[in-house]
Amino acid sequence: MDTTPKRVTKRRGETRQRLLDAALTVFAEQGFGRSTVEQVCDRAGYTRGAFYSNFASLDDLFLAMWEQRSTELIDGLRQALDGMDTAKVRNVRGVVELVTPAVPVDDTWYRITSEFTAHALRNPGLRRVMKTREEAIAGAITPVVAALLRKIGRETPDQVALGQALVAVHDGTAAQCLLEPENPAVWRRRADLFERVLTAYSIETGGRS
Amino acid sequence: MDTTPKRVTKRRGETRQRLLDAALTVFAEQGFGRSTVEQVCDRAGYTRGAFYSNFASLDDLFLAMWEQRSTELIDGLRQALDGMDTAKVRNVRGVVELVTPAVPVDDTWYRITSEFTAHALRNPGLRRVMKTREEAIAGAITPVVAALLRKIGRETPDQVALGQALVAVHDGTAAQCLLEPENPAVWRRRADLFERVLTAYSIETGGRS
DNA sequence: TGTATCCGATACATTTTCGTATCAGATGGA
DNA sequence: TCCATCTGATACGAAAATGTATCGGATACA
Repeated sequence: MDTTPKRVTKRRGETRQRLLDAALTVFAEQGFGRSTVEQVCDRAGYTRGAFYSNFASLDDLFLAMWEQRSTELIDGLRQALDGMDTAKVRNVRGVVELVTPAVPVDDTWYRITSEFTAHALRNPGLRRVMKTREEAIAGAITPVVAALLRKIGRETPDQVALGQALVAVHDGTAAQCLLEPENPAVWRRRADLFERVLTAYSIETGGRS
Repeated sequence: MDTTPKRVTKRRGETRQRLLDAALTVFAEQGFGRSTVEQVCDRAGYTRGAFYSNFASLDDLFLAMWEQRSTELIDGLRQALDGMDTAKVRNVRGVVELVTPAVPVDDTWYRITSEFTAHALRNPGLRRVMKTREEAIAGAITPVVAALLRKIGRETPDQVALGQALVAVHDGTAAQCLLEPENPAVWRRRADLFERVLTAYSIETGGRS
């Protein structure tokens, strides 16, 4: 029941992490709702005893796993944006092509996020968690995008609005792309939409390139 | 196992429908994965015997329910679009304000669609179902929107692209609005994004109003 | 090295769920 | 009205999942 140990050992951390990793795989394959404690334990190479020593329930594990992955994802995002070569950007399309690869469209993660969203809509407590994470994502991307736009002579009057728009477009188009991954037209239209949104949310000021 | 009756009676249709209705409620409340045959039967006022006489499994029911609701939703959409008063539309914002109410943002339905999406990503056979439905939605809305835009002097060069964009924006912003339903700013930015997208995908031709 | 503490495997009791088989009653065509 | 057919409640067995209790072995710290 109580999963907080008095003395934290190295082993415990490893066990916990393996269970978190197994959860991602199992939930993606079976869906969270259809997954069981035992399936996660089997995949991780442990037994239920280890599980209940580390987590209170499947729900508990789901939340912990989702938060950890989200944090990692945002960290990776920041890193990718930091290490970008911004020299070659000359127009809005260039901004899209530079930034898009930093925000991967991942099948596994999308499945899990879909279910977590449904889960959060049912549990008011989780809504705040999702909202916070969305703000973190927008907060990481928007300043970088705005800076790039400025480099090509465009100002962004309302960064918050742009952030919300980018997240919405990303989520909405990701579903379309994953449902038809082999259709390049869908991916092209996605990039197109990003380009038009960036253009629509910024103003040509004719500043230096 | 075989759920096709030799003679179709009125009663059977009613039973089937009540089970379909109950499924919507139960799946929305508990999530599809955590729902059981018995919960659906209880809600519908039947026992498991009736269930297995009408459906092969929970999966079967989920698909049937989703397809029925989707069809109804699209029919309702067509009707709403047909019965619109298009006289007062003078600009792009007017188009948004006229069309938006026809596509409701529904909490219950969104939960179910999220889970169905995850389910479809796992089940290649269901992808086609989702894709077909998305095309039907885009196919219902896009011509109407394009006609409205023409009325205010704007042409739409690529209706397919606009359709995909509208669906993506709708889905993406719906999640944001449902996670923060009491925040009017989120809804306002949603309408804003629609307006900018419509503007970006159409060209001013200066035609008659 | 000693030992207090923690970790996690095993076993178990309980509860839930599933799908089928059965059968009394309802239904609707002749 | 009659009766072949369909409908759906009940009962049942098998399987799966949950959470707990126990206990040998591992680990951290003095």
